[in-house]
Amino acid sequence: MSDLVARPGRRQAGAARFEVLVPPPVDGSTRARLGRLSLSHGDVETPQFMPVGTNAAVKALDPADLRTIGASIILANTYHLYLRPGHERIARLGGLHDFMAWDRPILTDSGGFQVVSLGDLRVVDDEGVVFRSHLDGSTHRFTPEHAVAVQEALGSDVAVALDEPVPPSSPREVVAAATARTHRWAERSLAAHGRPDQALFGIVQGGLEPDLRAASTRFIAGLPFDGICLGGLAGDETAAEREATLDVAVPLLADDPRPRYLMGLGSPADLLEAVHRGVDLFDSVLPARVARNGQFWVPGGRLNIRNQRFLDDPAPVQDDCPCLCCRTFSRAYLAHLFRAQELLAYRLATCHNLTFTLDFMARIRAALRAGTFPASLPELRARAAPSSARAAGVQP
RNA sequence: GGGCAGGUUGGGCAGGUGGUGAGCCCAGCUGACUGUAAAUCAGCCGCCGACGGCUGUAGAGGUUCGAUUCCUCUCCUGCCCA
Repeated sequence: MSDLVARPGRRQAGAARFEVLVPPPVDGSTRARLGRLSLSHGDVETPQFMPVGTNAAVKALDPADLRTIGASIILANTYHLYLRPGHERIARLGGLHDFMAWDRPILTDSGGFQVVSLGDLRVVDDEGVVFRSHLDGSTHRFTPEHAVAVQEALGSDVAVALDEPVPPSSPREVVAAATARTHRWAERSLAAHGRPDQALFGIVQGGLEPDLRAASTRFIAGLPFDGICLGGLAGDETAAEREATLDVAVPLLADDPRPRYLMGLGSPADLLEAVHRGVDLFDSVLPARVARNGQFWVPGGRLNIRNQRFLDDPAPVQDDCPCLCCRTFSRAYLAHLFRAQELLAYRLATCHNLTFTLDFMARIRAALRAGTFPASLPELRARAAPSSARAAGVQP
């Protein structure tokens, strides 16, 4: 199995080690695999979901909550922490882990996503991105080298190369240009990176165009990154388009010893299909955000806790859920908390949806470990909260 | 018993002193949210065969070409005086 471990002589051996514990079956019925990613602050079992803590905090939760819900790795954001409180300040205070009192692995996103999410607050050229701060309007130039330097200062377990994502529906020439730029930035990121206890992941772009996606996958996989991110998805594409794109990219990585990380994917139904197509790592704001907006994920569906009918409902959100919320409180209480805008509502809801998501991933891993994965797809699909109608490609 | 002020679509209001009241906030309902400028946003929220119609300003009458507006009576609410 040594050929599945990061190649010796790689830029920084030891910062990340990925082992495939249960490879996909040879019959090709699924590309799903069980793995373990070893990082400076601990091991991550894959397939795995990473809760997002953009500002060095998973909104509404503290590190004890994160441990309780079973988070083994979380995300933080380079751009946001650079702006506030500043990466140098965090470095002076002992690094990101000490700063936020989280001693398990952290992956920092490069700020590439802000290239799209901040809309008209940025200008991109070959050198990098100029952001106009959403906080105070000041301008900041982000280059691949700068993004690496900020992440080295933060001290995350995994840094990510700066990229230029574009909406999946963008015209081909827009996708092609952004993908080419992402490739140049990938090489510059590798050249700039030197922190030996930190892994560096590169990002594949290529939109939904099969040839562009394939070429980008080959290009990024040809560079000595520690992991391969699939970017530019989880946007405005349909689930079918996303899955077709995975069917283009992942087979090209079949013999690659590194973890595959689909950036931004979050609904259980979407996660399951991506795992089936060979993805190891995920992150998304979705479970936490919809939780704060009053939507609770339960087996086979979802509850909008603000619906009037829950005001008199003494049952827990989900009978067999081990989370703080379901163990302790009724739907009626939660319906009240949301109406009263009590802060506890957001913590409980976030605990529940992240517990649901992480438990769902654990069920997938259990099936992989037991060798029952492709067979258990119907059962897992039934449990997954359904995607939105738009994401499923259903016409309104 | 007398006086004053009121009664607007589930609740709370705005407006309207003779010439088009379906406007706001709650509440409610439905969507959306996917590498977080999001504890947010959008739509609906009197009735109907619904790109358009109809009804509606406590109730009943009256004056008027026309009444939410003016007059009369009744009911209801609040305050003050007995």
